[in-house]
Amino acid sequence: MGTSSAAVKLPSNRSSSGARRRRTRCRKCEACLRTECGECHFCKDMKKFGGPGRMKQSCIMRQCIAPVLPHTAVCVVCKEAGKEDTLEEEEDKFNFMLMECSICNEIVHPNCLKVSDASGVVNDELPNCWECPKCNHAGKSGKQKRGPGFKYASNLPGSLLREQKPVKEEGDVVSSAAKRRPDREETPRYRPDEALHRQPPLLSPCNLPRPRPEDKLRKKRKLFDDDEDEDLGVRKKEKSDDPYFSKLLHQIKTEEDDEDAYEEENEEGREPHFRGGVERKGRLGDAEEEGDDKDSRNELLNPFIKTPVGDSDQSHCSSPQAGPSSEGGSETQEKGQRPKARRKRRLPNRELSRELSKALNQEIQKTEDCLANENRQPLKVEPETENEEPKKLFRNGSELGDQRPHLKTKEMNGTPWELRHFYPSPITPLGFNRSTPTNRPAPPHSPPKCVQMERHVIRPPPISPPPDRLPLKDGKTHVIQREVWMKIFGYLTHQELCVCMRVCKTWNRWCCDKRLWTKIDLNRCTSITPLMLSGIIRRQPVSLDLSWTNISKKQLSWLINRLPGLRVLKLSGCSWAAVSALCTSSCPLLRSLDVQWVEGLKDAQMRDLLSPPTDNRPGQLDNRCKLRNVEDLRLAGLDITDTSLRLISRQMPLLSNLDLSYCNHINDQSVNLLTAAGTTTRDSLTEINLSVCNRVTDHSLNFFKRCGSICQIDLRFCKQVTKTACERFIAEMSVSVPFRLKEDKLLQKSS
DNA sequence: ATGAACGTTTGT
DNA sequence: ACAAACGTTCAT
Repeated sequence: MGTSSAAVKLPSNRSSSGARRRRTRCRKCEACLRTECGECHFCKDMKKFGGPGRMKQSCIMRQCIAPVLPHTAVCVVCKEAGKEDTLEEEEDKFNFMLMECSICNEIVHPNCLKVSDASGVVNDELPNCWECPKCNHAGKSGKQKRGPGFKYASNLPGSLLREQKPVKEEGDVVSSAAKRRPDREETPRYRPDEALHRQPPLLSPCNLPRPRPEDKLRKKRKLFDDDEDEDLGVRKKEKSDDPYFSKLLHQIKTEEDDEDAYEEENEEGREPHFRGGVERKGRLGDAEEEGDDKDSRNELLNPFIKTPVGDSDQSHCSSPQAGPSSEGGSETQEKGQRPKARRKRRLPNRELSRELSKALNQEIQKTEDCLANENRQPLKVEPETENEEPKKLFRNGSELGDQRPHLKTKEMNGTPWELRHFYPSPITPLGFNRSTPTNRPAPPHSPPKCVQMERHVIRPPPISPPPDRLPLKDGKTHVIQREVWMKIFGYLTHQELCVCMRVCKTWNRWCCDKRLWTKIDLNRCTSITPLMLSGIIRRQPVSLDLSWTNISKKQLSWLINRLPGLRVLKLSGCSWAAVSALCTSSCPLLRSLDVQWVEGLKDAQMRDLLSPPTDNRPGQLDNRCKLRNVEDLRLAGLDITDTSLRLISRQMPLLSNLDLSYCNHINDQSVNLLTAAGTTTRDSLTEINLSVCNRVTDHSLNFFKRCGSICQIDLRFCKQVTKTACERFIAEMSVSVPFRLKEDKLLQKSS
């Protein structure tokens, strides 16, 4: 191929924003190591799977997470390939590896550049990618283009990425501030009383909550839209010319090792703040953190580690990515923010208990040395700022005026700071917010716009197993083993875990252990950001609650395709548009699906959900229902009729628990269908919830007598069901199965 | 705006 | 030479 340089268009010319060098898979990431799923669109297109082979795309599950420059790439200056492999020192490695500029596309060895004091801005999200010193210095703006070779691009069904709208931005910026507000979806859509959801009936059966009408108005946010950003007027990237800053940037180096790279991705500032059990107060998370957090954090992680942590964080988390951050950095400086302000990360949960903080401190102290050691990497300033700005930006969307909008730039560069908004609003602890229908979380000011998404990389967990013990400075390791730590971590809330993840690399990895994140709850988290999504992927939960979020179809589809182990999925209150992602993605392992109160989900949609993939090609017929393994199905509040029930009874042989409460169209005939001879549901059903189904009458009880496994029948608040009938049912069943009335019209097997 | 198609590049 | 698949263009 070297020969092909001619064929490879853009040899000499490339510097002037010619075509980018195509990238190729790294072959090391988790995705690359996978085998083709055989089920996604692209697989089905492949000849080997019986398709026509026209699409020529790689399996969705195998899309490389960190595409690299092809081996044929050479330095535009010395014409040689990357030489990092021949070197030991990290610093050297960086200088001798090929770096592709995302702005001018030039590929060079940093070492081959003359500009001595120049600084490049490394994109840590994509290997061998930076904004070269020339461009950086020239103040060229970050690529509006997609990051080099970034595959999760527009034509990818599963992609999270959106093409950017280059021109628009600047204009938008200013003008939009005022005008945007209105159309922004600030008002949470109306939702039925929380009690309605999922929990068995409530208290006031009378008013059937029907969340519909205005829901329709609800506008789904685009994946990466963030109007607010535009509002902030920060669209335009401004380069930092601050010499001091540049200097710092110059020191950027790549991670010490791949692992770090991965880890850093992480959590600290950017990590999604998964809901833990702790109450969160601030409005827009960021806000409060600004002040308090910083303090609390200092208290927590403090004295000793302060520095180490800071450094470490930087090295980890923003590692080479100076880019975006850099801007921020300079900003801060200009603003007179002294170095002392190491960098405040947004604390996921400032409520960390004293105990925990103490423990942390102790532990940290012990490992301090080692940390300090490994953190001794060149200091990067960005991170600090990086974390700061966003807050401001967010916090006051509009007042932002005086807040140096340029900071914004940063995100544009791909620093996924939006992560910080994992807890966009004052969400109360899980258990609580459910029961407090009135105060729903304040609408997020607006989701961070992620113009930069293209560069958002979903990193797989590091390939090497996490260390078994904390490394100490003296080369020894800490006495406590990982598994012991894991037990301790097991007691922490997710928010607390996020804090721990910022302590050091090792903790970062430990705390990301799947076992600690089997259930991720984003219920009512109104703004689902790409980074949250990647955070989810990284943790591979078994159970995921996205209820009442405005997740989009694309996001959901993307998620599902990457959560092969997902068993429980809660989507109540989401739009059908989003839920329809289930039609095209397959999740054969799903055991529990909650689609209560999904707007627009009626018979026709149910059919789409349950029907086998439409594009079956000869050769790979999977005529089975995509949700064939669902055992627990929640359909409360849907306008479905017998048509759907017929499908369900045929397609879900394992269905055990069915929630049809608040389904106004459900009647005796529906129950008849479910329990008819020859259906599998007849024997598989153990619990059924028909509460507040006003068309169900006493007659239905007779049908339930044929169910061999039924244990609970909830008919509470069914106007046409009488207590007498229930008692009769109990009496008649007593011969074979003893039932009792647990509550009025709530029949339960007594065993 | 989204998804399909396809020319071309890349690795073997 | 061939299979894989990147990234642009076309079609809807």
